[in-house]
Amino acid sequence: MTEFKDEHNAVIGVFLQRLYRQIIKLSIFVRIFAQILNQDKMYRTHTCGELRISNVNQQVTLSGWVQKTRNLGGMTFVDLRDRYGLAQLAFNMETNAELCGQARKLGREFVVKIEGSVQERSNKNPKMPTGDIEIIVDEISILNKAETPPFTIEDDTDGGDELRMKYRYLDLRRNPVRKNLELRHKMAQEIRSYLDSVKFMEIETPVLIKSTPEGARDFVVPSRMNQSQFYALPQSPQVFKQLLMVAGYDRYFQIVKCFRDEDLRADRQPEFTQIDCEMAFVEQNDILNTFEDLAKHLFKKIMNVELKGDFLRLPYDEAMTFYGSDKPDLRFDMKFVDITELAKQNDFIVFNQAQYIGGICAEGCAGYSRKKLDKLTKFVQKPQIGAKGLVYVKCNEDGTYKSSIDKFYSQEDLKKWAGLFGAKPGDLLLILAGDRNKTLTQLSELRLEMGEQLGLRDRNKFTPLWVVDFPLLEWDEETERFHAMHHPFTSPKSEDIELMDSDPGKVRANAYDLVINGVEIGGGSIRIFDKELQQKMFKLLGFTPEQANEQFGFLMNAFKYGAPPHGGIAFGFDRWVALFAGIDSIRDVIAFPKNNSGRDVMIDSPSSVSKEQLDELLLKIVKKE
RNA sequence: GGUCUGGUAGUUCAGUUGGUUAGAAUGCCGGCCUGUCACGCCGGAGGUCGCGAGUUCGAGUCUCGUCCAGACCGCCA
Repeated sequence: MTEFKDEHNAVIGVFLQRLYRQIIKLSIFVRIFAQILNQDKMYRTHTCGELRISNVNQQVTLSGWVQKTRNLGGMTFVDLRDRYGLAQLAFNMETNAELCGQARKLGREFVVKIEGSVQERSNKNPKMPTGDIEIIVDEISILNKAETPPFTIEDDTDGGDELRMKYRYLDLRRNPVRKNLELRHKMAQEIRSYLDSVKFMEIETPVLIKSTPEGARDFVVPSRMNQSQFYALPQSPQVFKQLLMVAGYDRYFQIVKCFRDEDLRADRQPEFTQIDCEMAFVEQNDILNTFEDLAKHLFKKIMNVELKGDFLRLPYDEAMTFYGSDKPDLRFDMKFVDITELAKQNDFIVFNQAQYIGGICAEGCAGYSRKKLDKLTKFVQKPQIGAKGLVYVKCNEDGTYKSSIDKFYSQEDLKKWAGLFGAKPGDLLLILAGDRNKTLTQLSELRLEMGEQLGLRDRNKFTPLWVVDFPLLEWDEETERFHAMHHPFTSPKSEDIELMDSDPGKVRANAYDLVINGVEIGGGSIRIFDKELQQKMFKLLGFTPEQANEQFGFLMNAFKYGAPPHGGIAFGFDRWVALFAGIDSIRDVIAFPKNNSGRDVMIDSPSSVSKEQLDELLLKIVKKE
């Protein structure tokens, strides 16, 4: 019995001991947890942008950057900033001279923590969200001093682009830049949640891949473990997403960095972000409908713009004929009118010898002065555009016509032209002539310029369209062979397949672009999923079977094992964000962009590497002659 | 690879046919100021005129070269 009792007691003892240990452990956890909580409260109870009149009399702790101090002698005001907004701190010489003195010494961009109470302002500032209140400060601690920044951290900064890029971390503190990044974040979130809701899976694909000669120049990365061999950074995850289709992941997407080693532009960075998508068991219409819905969803959710009806689907041929561009800005009409037949029958040698004569009708511009017309002529004569000259026809209010080539054409002739344009009295016809393709491109520039001058390119108006039926191939004069216009995996239209042998240039592809306001936002195609057809395509592009096998053998192999019909699209995420932000340069929607020469001036890259690094890679730098 | 534009104070810019000590605004420093919020007022400091040649009695200004930045053409399947 005693034995049992002792045993019983021992069990209880052990139990108590264990319980005690557990309680100790728990209390340590609680203490740490409380500390974490307190730590959080230690620096701030609120953010600078959130306090309102309803917070009056609350004791608060705020941390942030000093935006500005205003020293009025007896009083001092300090604007404290974080990414949520500004709060005004108030200091009074009478109530606390020492504290007020401290506040006066705060420099711009000092990081400070303050404690104080929220009070209603006697002088409210309706321009600020927090303009009804201010903080009467009890205590300041300087968490970190700051050197005077090289430019002002304000919406309208005095800093130029170069300086802002060098100190991008300061530039990012500014509202306009922050707003762009917030927009970017919201769009990415919305895209993910929308695509997820329609069963798309985000799958990551590798960044160190294989170089291929097609398309843009690759960024190349030397491999140490595989001497004298190189990876390439992906220009897009193209082949991987097709392999994912073979693998049965029938709806894939990825918001992913892509790399192209080509010269930069305002809308082109060497590393940029795509919304890369691919679907299996679809034809062109399925893709267009799916992503038209995504586009509409984004417009609604992000911009609060309701896009009514289906997007226009404009064949490439028509886009070129009527707008001279595969990415026409359809916020305004101003279609090209071809007057070759009518205008050719004459002595005017420029028109006589032209392959194409056509123009646009600028409504209500008949009153343009000589000076303005000369300026337009200079515009089309710029080397980048390259027109020889510009012919105008003013459709006067009195029904007469005034043209730069009156000598050659009668009023009757000009009237006929105006008829073709559907011009009304008061309108101005602007006409270019020459080689068909070149003239169409030049007219396109002129059309955009006129749209700009007439204020028809409103940033708050959005006119999306699909450009469809792109040519499969493009003849390259330099290499004297066909190039894939989209990429080598794009399928030809089934009704055009027979042309692949007879007239490859005429073959149309199941390829499409999404164009909004003259910006190419995205593009894609239905892919070839038949091994034979793919090989035929490689042959057309001038690959020997060996080359094709070496570069894309893995894809051909995969196609042997049951590839489903598939297709996809990729959107330029940076461009889309810039479009929504109403700006032209994608640099402003990228946190750390590269400059015109592909340099990051903040971290100063690219840079040279050590001799050891080169040796390890068996690389040697040879100076260019 | 090419065309164009620009480089002057910490910053944004002005600077006349080549001519005395290179200016303004803003920022910075100091002083004054009790309701500012683009605070105001007074004062001060601050310059390798991108760099290198050349022309000239004399160059921020003219010429050539070069570097840097931006826009565009080529390039960007």
